[in-house]
Amino acid sequence: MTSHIADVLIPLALDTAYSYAVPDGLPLREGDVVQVPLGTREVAGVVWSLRPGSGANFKSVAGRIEAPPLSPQMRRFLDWVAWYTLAPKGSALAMGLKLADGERPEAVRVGVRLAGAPPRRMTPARQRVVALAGDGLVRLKRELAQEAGVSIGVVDGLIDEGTLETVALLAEPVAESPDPDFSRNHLSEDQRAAAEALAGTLSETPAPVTLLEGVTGSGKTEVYFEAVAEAVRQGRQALILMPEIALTAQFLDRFAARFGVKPATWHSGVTGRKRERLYAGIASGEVKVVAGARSALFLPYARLGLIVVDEEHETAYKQEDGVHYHARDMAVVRGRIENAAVVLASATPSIETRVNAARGRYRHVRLPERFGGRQLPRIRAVDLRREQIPRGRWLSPSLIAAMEESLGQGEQVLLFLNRRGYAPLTLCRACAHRYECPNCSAWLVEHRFRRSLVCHHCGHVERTPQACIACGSVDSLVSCGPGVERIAEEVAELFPEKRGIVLSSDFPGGTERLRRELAAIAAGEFDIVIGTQLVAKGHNFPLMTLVGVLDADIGLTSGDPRAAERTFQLLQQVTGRAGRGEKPGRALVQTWQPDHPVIAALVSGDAERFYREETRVREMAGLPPFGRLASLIVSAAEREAAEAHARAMAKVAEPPPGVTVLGPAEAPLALIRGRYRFRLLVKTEREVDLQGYLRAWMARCPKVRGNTRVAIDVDPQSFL
DNA sequence: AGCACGCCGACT
DNA sequence: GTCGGCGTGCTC
Repeated sequence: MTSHIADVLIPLALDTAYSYAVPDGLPLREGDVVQVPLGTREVAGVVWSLRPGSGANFKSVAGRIEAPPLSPQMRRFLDWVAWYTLAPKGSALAMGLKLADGERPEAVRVGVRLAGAPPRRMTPARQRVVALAGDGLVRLKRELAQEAGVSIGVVDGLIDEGTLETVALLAEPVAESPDPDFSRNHLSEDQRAAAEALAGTLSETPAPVTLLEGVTGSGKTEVYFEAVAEAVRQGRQALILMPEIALTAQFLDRFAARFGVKPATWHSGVTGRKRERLYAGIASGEVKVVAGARSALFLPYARLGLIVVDEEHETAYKQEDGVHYHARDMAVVRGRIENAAVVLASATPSIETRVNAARGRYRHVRLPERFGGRQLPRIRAVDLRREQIPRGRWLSPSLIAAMEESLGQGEQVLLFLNRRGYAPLTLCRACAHRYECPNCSAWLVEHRFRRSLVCHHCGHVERTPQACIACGSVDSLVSCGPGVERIAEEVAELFPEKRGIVLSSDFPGGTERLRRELAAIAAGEFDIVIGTQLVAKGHNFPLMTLVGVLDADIGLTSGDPRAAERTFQLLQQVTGRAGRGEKPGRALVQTWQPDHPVIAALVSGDAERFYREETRVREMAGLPPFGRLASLIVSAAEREAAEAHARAMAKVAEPPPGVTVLGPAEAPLALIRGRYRFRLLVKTEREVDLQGYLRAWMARCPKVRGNTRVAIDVDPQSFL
């Protein structure tokens, strides 16, 4: 006999909680983690709600799992995320529920120390152990044996004799507590005012969202550290979200310099026991500060007081598989639900965040100057129409002259070209055959080091042929256009005695080696760095005084409505790499269109004007942030199936007033994880219930068949 | 996500 | 005959 029914949400792609009978004698509360039968197996789930009832026709809850229960706020947040992203509720739960995979108890750590009289029979091995333990300190059993050069058996023997005694050691803390007053940084007047404004928001109800806008080198990090310190002082937790790549040793060291210890970090690389303990520590409130990638937003914080979203404009915050979400936007909502202050930090805020600040939804705190009176780099456009550059060369005389000057003074130069590989296009001289990807119809990019042609869209790789695959001519292939590898070749010819390095995401040797090389660059072991957008993010190069942008026009011509914004942000960050040390830096920006608004804003340093103009252009086009752009992502193993399905969906739906179906995107299909994928664009006015409409649409669409899947991606926008 | 069920091709 | 491949659908 039972008196209650539990609606249990299971972390699978299910949209409804399933009802189970609660056995008498099993005390359950909403939010508890339970084990329930599902089909033939048992799975873990969370009690989403409890209600009275006999539940005679339901299966019964098998039992409670010893895991931190999910707070009402956490459940509200997950419900909201599922609603907003149009994902099944169970999928949202899956992001927030991390259960121990092994049931095995944590290995007990046993310490030993000297306790009593020497053993009756002394041996050389025993003698060494006793001598070591003579200092009275507690050691791990295994360590003591190792240090003494004996086997564990010898130590065990001494324990049996009573010479040594065992001591239960407390589990190592997952993370040490940061000390908010460990070392106050010296802040400038501006910085102190900004820091006080941010820290003050923690005491407001409801806690507001603040845009912290500061040029590169203005000390944003130090400023938001003060808000973190305030959270810790109040006994609350702070979460610092960052793009995965930015979770560097450099950042952790800066944190440690301010707080005495490194913060707990959470990202996809944190696994196993460590992950479990962190999860538990965060749920208990023991872990005070977490620095993490976007997934850290879904942890069950006990007392969240502050969320910092560092580099809030970063596209890495957008998750594009499974549940589609933008961590920055979800952070704003989580903050509101937990009454935690939110700080969005960036040197180049996204348009939507700017608009929210301009409309008063977010506060706006500015750090207009570099810290320590350092100058912003002088930026100059190099008009490529007026420069004499030989065929097959890409560095203008102006840039070369500037490089000579800087290198001559022992300084570093960064050359930026956002194009991996050797050449973006390969042609046959004899028959004009263009090497294209068999899946995506994108050009294949030559990678000369790897001797292969690579599709940057889907990852397709083929060996660079000796003879043309179309006409058979030998040695007839020509490489058109530059990639970073090709620039490296040119640089080696121009500056043979200088040490150059190419940095791009296909850097050989993985993250570890990349990290080492970045440190080597900072230490001055290279003179010329040639890099893709990888170099724009998060690394300080104190000896870098000159930045050359080789082709500022890349990205301006794409059909993406955010192209201008993205290019502006990228170029502003890259040029900002110049002159972070003592000496002011300068940047030369090679372009074919020096009058383009993006280039003009960059050179004049008038970001405000650019954003105003860009906002106006978007308003006229009816694009976000003034409406919403959603896309249905249709994917299937076969290209035709995906395409046909998207077309069918576009026809079936009859949009309500305020909604425009822009139709299947003309953009080339992308092949991701063996599935063809493309978008069906929907535009709406702000007032329209986009979620309701899209759900209804999906329900009316032809039954999704034949391994076709549909996901929905709501673009970041103003939704508060 | 599993896991069963079912419907087709090649084997002890 | 039946073993097993995968495609489809259900799980309170």
